[in-house]
Amino acid sequence: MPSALLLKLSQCRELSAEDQALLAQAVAHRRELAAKEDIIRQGEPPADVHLVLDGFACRYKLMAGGKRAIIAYLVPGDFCDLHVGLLGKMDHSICTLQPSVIADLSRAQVESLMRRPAIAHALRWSTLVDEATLREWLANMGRRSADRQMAHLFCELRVRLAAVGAGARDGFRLPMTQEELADTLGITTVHVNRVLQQLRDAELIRLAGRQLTIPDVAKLESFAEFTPDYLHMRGETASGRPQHAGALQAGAA
Amino acid sequence: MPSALLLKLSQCRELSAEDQALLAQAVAHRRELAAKEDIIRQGEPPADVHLVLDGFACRYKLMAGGKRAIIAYLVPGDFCDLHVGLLGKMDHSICTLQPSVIADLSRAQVESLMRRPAIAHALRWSTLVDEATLREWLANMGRRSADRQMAHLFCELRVRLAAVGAGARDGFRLPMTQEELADTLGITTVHVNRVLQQLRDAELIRLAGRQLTIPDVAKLESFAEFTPDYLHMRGETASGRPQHAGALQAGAA
DNA sequence: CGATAAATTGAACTCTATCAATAGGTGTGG
DNA sequence: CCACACCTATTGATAGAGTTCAATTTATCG
Repeated sequence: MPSALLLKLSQCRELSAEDQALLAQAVAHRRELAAKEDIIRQGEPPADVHLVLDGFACRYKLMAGGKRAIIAYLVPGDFCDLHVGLLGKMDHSICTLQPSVIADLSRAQVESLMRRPAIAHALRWSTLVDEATLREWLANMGRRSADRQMAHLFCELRVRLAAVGAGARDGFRLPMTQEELADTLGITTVHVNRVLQQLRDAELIRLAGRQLTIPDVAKLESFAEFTPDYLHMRGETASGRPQHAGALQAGAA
Repeated sequence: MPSALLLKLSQCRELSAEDQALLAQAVAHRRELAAKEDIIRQGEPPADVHLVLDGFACRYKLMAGGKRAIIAYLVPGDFCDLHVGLLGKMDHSICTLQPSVIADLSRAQVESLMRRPAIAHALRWSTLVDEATLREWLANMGRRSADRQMAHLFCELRVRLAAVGAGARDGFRLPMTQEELADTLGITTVHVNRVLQQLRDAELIRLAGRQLTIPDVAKLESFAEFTPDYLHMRGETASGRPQHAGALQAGAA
């Protein structure tokens, strides 16, 4: 089975055997982390570049009054801080949500990868997808009700996990607690609990322990107003079902 | 007076006279747009790279049901789509909020700029700042009340506009309507109106027509829990006032 | 098995949305 | 210059989504 990183980058373009070997070699240095361990912390100057090989992590910001905001999830194949070396210090932290395997790449290793045009291209692509995802989250949070937000998050994770071979087509293992979901959507844990119940009652999801099952993917995606275009993938992974109607009226011109 | 772009990039590093000349030359081709005109639209394949030289614009997404989410503001010196050429098509639109001057750069021009190491570095830095701003907005939206969100937005715009010489230290001209503010913060126009009144009543802002005045910058920043670190600027521009207390407890480790 | 974290429930409360109406501004054409 | 149309801002009343506080049950882990 190819690594999650290769599966992810191949969403952008096929890589030569030589490039694949270089990538495999670059991530050879692995490190195992337990759940809820910080990979890098807010305020630190970024040294190595980190990559999630296996497991699940999240970016988060600590705010005034002890509030926490989770601003991204990192699944296998995702870089934590590919470019932050340019900035003086981290403006957020990253921590694992379950036991995970992390690769540490030195600045020099990254630079040598960047000298391979196809790899450089694929890595830049992955950065843009991260940014597009951030934009989608912002729109999701601003203009959807809590139940649709939650559904949207599940739809996204389903696609991303399946794309790297870390989840099935109809579900996956949810590693985060309801408190972490709350910090992701900007709501309370109590409300997370109630929203999850609504989604279950509506038969949109099934949740047994930590295992999430989506009985009807198209139905959940329609409810969530989920369109996978922002993930900029190709092929089957991105469901490609009939879009929800009425997506583009009310122009701002 | 140096251009907004040069002022902005000099937040990253000083550029040689030669680099400055190249940049000035690259943005020589200008175009004037009225207010509420799209610069580039969702779904379009990105061709040229666009840059705001003067005026004010915003990124937005149109969503199911005609909802709109504004996910970024672009002030003079900001690129609209520096890297999106890598992606097949735009996943959002950009439109002006007031009459603006836009530069169109061909792909070739951008590439030739990127061959200058100092310019390439500064442009990459500006991309990272855009991304950091997106993260801050997400945290802002998720974990702050509407009045603090609004105050935070004003604090950010004050710093960004002042940094490129497009605003005073104690205020600036707000070009957007209350409806656009609503689409930015994810609330209704009615609520925007009431929140603005609260801020006025609390003497945190003054609003005469479209002119926003901040009588006490430190007070507004403290109320908004605004810390300008995510803008990764240097020097006086970024207020640098006493931070609000209690910013970093409640670790997630 | 006991201790601790996570999930669940209830009731009261607050913030924000919704609906609807009014007032103020601005630009255009007659 | 006025009148009209239209967009933007403002206000009030009511409904609803999400919060808060507090208690209880259910997992999880050493």
